[in-house]
Amino acid sequence: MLTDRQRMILNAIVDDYISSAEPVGSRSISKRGDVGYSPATIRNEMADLEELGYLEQPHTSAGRIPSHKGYRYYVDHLVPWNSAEIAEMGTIRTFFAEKLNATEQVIQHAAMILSNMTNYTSILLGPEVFHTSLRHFQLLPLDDKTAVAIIVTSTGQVENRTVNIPPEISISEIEKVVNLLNSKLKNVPLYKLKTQLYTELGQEMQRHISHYEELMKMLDTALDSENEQRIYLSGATNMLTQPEFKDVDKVKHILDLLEETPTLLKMMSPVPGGPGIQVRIGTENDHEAFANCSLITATYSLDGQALGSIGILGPTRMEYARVMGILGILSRDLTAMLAHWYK
Amino acid sequence: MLTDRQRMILNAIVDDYISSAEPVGSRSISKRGDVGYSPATIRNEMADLEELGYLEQPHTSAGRIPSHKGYRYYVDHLVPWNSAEIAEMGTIRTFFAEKLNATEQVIQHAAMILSNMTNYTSILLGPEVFHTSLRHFQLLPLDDKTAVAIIVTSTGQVENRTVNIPPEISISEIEKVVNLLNSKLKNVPLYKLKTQLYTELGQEMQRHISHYEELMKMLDTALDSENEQRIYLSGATNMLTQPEFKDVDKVKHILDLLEETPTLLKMMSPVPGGPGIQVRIGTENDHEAFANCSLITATYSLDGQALGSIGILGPTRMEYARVMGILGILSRDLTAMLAHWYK
DNA sequence: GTTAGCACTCATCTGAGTCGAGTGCTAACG
DNA sequence: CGTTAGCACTCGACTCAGATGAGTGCTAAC
Repeated sequence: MLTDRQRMILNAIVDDYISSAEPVGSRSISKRGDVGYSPATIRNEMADLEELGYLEQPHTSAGRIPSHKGYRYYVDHLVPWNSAEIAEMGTIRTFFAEKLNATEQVIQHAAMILSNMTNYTSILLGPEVFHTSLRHFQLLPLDDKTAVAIIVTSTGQVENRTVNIPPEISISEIEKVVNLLNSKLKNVPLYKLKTQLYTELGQEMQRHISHYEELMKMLDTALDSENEQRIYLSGATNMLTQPEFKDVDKVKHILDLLEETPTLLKMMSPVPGGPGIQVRIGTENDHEAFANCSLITATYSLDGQALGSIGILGPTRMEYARVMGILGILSRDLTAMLAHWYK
Repeated sequence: MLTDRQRMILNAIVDDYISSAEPVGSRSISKRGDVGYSPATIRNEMADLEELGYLEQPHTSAGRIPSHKGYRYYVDHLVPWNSAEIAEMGTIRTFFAEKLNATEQVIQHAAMILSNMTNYTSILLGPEVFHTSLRHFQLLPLDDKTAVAIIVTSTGQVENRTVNIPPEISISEIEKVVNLLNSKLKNVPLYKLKTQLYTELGQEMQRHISHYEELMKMLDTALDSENEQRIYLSGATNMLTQPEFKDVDKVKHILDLLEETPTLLKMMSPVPGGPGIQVRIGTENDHEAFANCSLITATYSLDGQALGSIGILGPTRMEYARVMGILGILSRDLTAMLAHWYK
């Protein structure tokens, strides 16, 4: 669709604009060593590229900036893959050399590393509990009215929540039920837990246990795995350093969105079967506030099952090549590490 | 030290400036219904107040703004206490009416309520685990090399961490030790846990258990209660709406500090024996970035022991009366609620 | 002690003028 | 025919002078 020369010029413009944040003119492109054409020729091509929708002009007599379509083309066809990878390997690998033993810590730390390395905002989605299975369930009375329910998953994650004990039920009965649950529901995936509770155990419990109703109600809240995924943000303020967000009002909307966990969850939830690294440019994000932002995401997984995702949010004028390289490495390494832990 | 009239004028100026964010002139003070003096008189008094250090002039021929000393005087002597309390009671009480059963949820929710009500940034320090005692300890093997250590405190908080199992130690030995720990260390305050482990159990274990060294090392990391207090932030972006922070660079420094958990911990850690509500104005905060901010904090407690604190960060030009009122009520109610839960 | 009057200060706003980067178009060149 | 030089034109960004007005300090009168 595009000629070689057009591709070359588009590439040059995007590169220039990424590093300068200013509309780039024909002369500055022409002056680059690798471009053997005069400004006039570049201008002609630029006019064509604009007509095709790859470039935009803020106003007549300003240089050109890439349009969303231009960025898209750049990301899909022009990003120099290999070169970027190697440069950052060192930093990432030393990160994994530090011994961290809790998954949560790793994710949190990774978020920081990412935002520091890129100077953008990193958004990490903690491992999803949903698809892991039950390792151990426990109900620990605190006083005569409340108890802590503890769920340990096969990946070693611990969920806990406080529940009220119905006054009619005795401690010994609770113990009986908990033992029953542990023997019958062990290794059942969390998302099947509740249905299995009713189908497999319902009858048996109804026979042996008094106050079936109240007990079930309590277990229901106790096992409510809530599917709560943790979101880790880091470097949100890096947004403020980008010249395109020097206007406080615009950045306010962005940062406000970043405080809304549900929005982030939705944005970051892994697309099943999607490619390894996803790039959403400008309006491809659902939120108007992100019209001038790009979100690059990758997923990490265990046993081929996507567990969570890591992402970088920055201006549309973003160092795509570098960020995509870094995310690629980090997601692969995270996946490898998880596989090693929970083989 | 100040005459009644000076106090009245200082009060009027602070009030005006709080709501307008612009230097206030003599005429606008004079026009207020409750002030019966001409602009010229006000001017004379203002000149005196400036000389005393309570007011400042951004430049000649601008109105006056309160100095830090002025705010301090206002907070210490002029804040209209009672009036503020009643207005907000409704909202806060309905917050407590919602049934939330996990402490963490309550704190997080409270942070949101606070920032929404005040339009400032709220910083909450989660309940300190440090002074609570051990209710239950458990070591749950995940595979042959790793286990999850779970600590349940007397207040129902659950801490967990992953540990490596030394290869020399058998499962049955671990069970023995855990049982021993539960019987001997129950109700021991967390901060005494490690010392008691060595003094009370050291000998006994050394006798019964092989591989004492490795085992102790594992328990040491397992019981490392780490004293990790959770910080909850909400409404950080409200800073951006304040006219004094329309400059991106200034606000960047502030938001950067807000991302540093250790800094926040230090700022928010309760002053033992301090008064119920603390106000730190401008440079009274240790960090230069907060020179134009005020931090108002209150603590909540259990059994007279300060557990955590709640705070509001805003510009020095802050609605002190309202915020102090709200914090006062909320901290009292949190304290009451905790007392009710863990009587 | 209080107030009116007045000269003075100084940040902010406005509009005109200048500058320069960059364009589009036309014509000439190889 | 593709490429390039030349030139008029556009338009945001910057600068500077003048106008505006809110607010002060001081003095003198009430």
